[in-house]
Amino acid sequence: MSDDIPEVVVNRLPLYARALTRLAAAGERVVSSQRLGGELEVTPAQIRKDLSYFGRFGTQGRGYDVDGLLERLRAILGLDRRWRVCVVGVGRLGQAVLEYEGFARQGFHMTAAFDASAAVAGRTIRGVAVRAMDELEASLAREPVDIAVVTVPAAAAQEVVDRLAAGGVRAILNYAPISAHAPPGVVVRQIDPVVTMQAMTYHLKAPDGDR
Amino acid sequence: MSDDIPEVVVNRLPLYARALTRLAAAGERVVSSQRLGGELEVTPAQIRKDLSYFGRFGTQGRGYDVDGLLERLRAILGLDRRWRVCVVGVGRLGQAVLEYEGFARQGFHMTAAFDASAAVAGRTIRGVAVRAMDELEASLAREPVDIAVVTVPAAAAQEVVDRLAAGGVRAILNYAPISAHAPPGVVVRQIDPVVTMQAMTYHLKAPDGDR
DNA sequence: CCGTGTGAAATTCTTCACAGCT
DNA sequence: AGCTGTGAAGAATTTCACACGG
Repeated sequence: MSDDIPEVVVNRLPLYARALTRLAAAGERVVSSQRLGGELEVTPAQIRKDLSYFGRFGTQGRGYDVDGLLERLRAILGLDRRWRVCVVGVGRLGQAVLEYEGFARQGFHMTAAFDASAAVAGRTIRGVAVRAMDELEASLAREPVDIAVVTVPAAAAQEVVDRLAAGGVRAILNYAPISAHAPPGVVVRQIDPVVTMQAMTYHLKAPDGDR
Repeated sequence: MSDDIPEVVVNRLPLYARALTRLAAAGERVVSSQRLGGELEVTPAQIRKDLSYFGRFGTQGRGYDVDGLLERLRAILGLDRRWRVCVVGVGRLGQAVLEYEGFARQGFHMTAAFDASAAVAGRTIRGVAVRAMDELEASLAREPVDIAVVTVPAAAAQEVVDRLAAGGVRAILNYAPISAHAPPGVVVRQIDPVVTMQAMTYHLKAPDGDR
């Protein structure tokens, strides 16, 4: 229902949703921006402003209905759907991704997997058949996926991203340590623990309590 | 050697370093901000501005010496040192972290690992002995680490972060799906593929090429 | 001429502060 | 009395544009 929502805002919404899920599980019915912000180390004003991009979900004087806001956020983010996910590259990391229950629990269902190695292709992991890389396009045409997780070596990653984008995949979560390029309309996000650590060490150089 | 460098800037430096590493390996001697920006989808002005926080590394009319700039960035980020890393939580993900060569290749050496399960504690993975959780404090006192990777279940994560911080660990890379709190002076970064995916689905709701 | 380094302008994002509803 | 929703102020970040050096 709208657009030019800042990307930073969209990126915070899943955190709000997760905190609300926890509050709901703890039996909380109502939460203020103050309280929610405390959990997440985000200012109350930030939360209210973020939510205001999408509508008015709170009750003045009371706060937000936990279940109600959670449901709204899930709808906004598209978490009330089932998403089909494929994994490309079934090495150690790819296997861990395939076997991680946290994705399915949030509606991300692994429906296909691909690997270049003959040793791996043909196996079945958590009920997902691992196919050879050259079956990628045919498989995507037959059974489309919404999101691809790329866990191939760096040298192969850009080509995989190109093939996935050409095959109609609209979101790619890339674990390979490259800055992947993708055509417009394809959302790419990077997961890169080494780069994240490298930014942390900048702060460790300082003798002690930096800041 | 200075301060209040914006965090966004620090977070981009490892990407510059990585691109330079690749260029150096490809035999490139000199690179312009234009070219480097092309690789990374960052504007040339952004790169020049970022670097200008730390000094003047380029040559007008030519660009940057690839090796020279890389060395400077590595020094700025502290990548010219060896960092001691421990892993807390040796489940599937923790094992993958212990066994991933990408960390050691960048100077992040796994020197200790901890797990609450008796089935895992006592084993040795890639030369790293897995200790019981209650040995954490004693181990850190005996052999300090600079950085901890937290790969325990969500319910245990905050307590682990507290104990690590109390034990003198100054940087924590948290894979558990919680917003971890840490005392000032302790740098915490989050790796959360589910949250990342959840932000991507926001863009997938739109019928097609959404921007 | 080409490309850096950088003030200044433009833009984006966050915080303030308060009117208004409950 | 408490807390949302939101314009407006303020801060942070990015981009512009150009003087200057190679």
